[in-house]
Amino acid sequence: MKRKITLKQIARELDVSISTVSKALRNSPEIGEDTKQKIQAFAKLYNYRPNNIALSLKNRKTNTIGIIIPEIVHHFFSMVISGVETVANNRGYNVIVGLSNESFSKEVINMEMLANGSIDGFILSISKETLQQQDYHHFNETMSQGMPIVMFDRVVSDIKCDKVIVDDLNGAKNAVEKLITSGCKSIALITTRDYVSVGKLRTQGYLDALHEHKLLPKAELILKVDDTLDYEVHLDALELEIEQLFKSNKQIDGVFAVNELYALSAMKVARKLGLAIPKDIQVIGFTDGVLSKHATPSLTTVSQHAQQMGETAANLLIDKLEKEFDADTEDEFQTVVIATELVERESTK
Amino acid sequence: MKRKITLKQIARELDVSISTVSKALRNSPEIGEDTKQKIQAFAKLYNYRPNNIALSLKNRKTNTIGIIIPEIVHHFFSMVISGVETVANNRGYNVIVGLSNESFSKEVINMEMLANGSIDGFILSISKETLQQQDYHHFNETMSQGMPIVMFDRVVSDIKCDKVIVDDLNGAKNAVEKLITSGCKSIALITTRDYVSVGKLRTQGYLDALHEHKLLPKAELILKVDDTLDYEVHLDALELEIEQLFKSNKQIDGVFAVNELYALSAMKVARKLGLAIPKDIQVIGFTDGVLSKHATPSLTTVSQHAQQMGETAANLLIDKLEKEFDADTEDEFQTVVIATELVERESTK
DNA sequence: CTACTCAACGCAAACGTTTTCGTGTTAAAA
DNA sequence: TTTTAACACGAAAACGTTTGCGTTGAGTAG
Repeated sequence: MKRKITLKQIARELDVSISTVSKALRNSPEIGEDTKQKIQAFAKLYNYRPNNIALSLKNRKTNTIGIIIPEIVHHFFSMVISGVETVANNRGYNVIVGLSNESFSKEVINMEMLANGSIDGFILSISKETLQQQDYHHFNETMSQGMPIVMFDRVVSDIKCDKVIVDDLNGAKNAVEKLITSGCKSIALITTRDYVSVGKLRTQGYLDALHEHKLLPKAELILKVDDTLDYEVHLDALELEIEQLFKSNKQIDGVFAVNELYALSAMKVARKLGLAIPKDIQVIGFTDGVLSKHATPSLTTVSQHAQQMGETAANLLIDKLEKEFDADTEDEFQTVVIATELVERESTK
Repeated sequence: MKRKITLKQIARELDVSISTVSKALRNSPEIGEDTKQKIQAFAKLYNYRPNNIALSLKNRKTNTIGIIIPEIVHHFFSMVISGVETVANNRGYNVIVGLSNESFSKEVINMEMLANGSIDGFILSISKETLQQQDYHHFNETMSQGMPIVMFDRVVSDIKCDKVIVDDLNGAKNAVEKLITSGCKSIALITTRDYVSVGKLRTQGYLDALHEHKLLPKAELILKVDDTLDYEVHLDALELEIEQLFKSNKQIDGVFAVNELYALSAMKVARKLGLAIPKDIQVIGFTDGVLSKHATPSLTTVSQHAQQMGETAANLLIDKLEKEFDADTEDEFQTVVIATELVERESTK
């Protein structure tokens, strides 16, 4: 088991200096043709590659970006990573991932672990717990040490940094308008509590659409689910709530849900109650994931273009990393809004 | 925007030597109590953290592991990453991910990008293209340079390294046996071409189960899907094939599919043909993902315990990394087999 | 008064690069 | 023949750590 070969070893072997080897391999005109040939041949033979760590130390640049997300077993977030990875790789960067598991402390630990020289910048989406506690000191500390941050999806206006968000409000509004123009008169909303900004915005979009079409919002049609429970395991509880909603509001002929799972549960309950989809009741969800596509009937959704979000975030970050060098025109942050798209499938007319 | 503070800066500021600072911060008895206090206080004030890159270079150890997978927008693989991440974090390691997108060249590029000092070891699952071409030189080269590799799920016996696999054969066998004991007489198999080892093993399990129960395997009941096409986009083609299968073999009363998507498609086609599930036809899939759980009817599947696979792989790798140090008892590789579990849901009796 | 022992600290090497600035040799110009 | 310039290469610093060992000074024993 031989270790990787270094400049020093090549130098010793060929009886030249380390600097000569380095220059020869970088094709410097300083080195004579024959020595160059000899060294390059030797290096190729032994498959020499410069040690990345040494380069990082010398250049004070790791060419690695860190991405911190609440969870990875999740269609949306894995799509974002995929986008980040693609762009990062194309531009010569590696991606190191950290999972916060929606926990504040894990988010902090993860960031500290990476902020000590391991990466050049962060891409992240804030954990639920952090959003609840509204404690953002770790973000500000990181940035004050010269490490740029790009936030996506779950952002917060208190923090000055680049952001990539989806147009939650208009996405929701369009979806509800689609329901209205498809003939729905009584549209229910299944959403989460308000501390996650995206939930709030989607609710607002729902209200806006109703308002513009002279429909009166009714509190009893809005189901606010407590999403601190993990509904992947407590599905029945969720379905029970929805069943209550449907039973006490028989006039409901449309449902807008702020995520896939809620929408699917709504369809399931509807079917159980003997309601045909989309004839009796139409359903639209947010987040265009694998569930929507393969459900029966397949679910009309608001697509967030997650992959594109990841790509945009990565480009934003790398642009900043590579520009920062010459210009010192800092503190100009942009917020990119990714348009949503209504993907129509079988759950709407 | 201040840079991160270094030992040198502290030393200059406090008018001591760099080594004194270093020792004081590591609480060396060599340093006098009062100087220690002073230095530690100063360091805490400025939030000093040792630069990871410098440590990596000095210790020739990055405390980072690389994981290379075919795709990340995939329930199974993201579960594995999740497991790897958890263990890695607990043991003080970071995780850097690379995506091969099922491409041989991207796999090679990714590995070369990371093998030059960025990481201490690999966890990976081989891409389809690599499996087809059977070109494994990059794995062997990497290992010959002293970088350990742990493979999971998609492995190949030609390569000597630690492996974590699921018990595909028995998983499939148990599933088919379940169908048999539930009354199925004519069981179809929907699988992939054989070059992916797991497909082959699952097919073998199917055959074994039939054999043990004195059922004759019939070639016309085995559908080998060409999975070089991306069936996420060519779903209709897949469904067409399945429909042909069902129509020309009306006696089929059970289906075993080697993944979720095939199973779901089978259910969809069955419903279209007016077959009730599980009354007329029972279905079992492999891979316990989100689709199986939320399908209607929900799908009985063979769970692979992906998270546990990731955890096992990470522990295996880190064990090797940390043992290698004292003992030089190398070339003893183990293969851990993760047992499968049949998760019974509504698609079987 | 000398010699010796500690305590407390600094020096320097090492990890693997890149790059600036010499320095020596040779050949061409004066 | 002397000056000069081009050429080919080496020495050393720097990135930020850790650590073995050397050095200093004071105090103590002889």
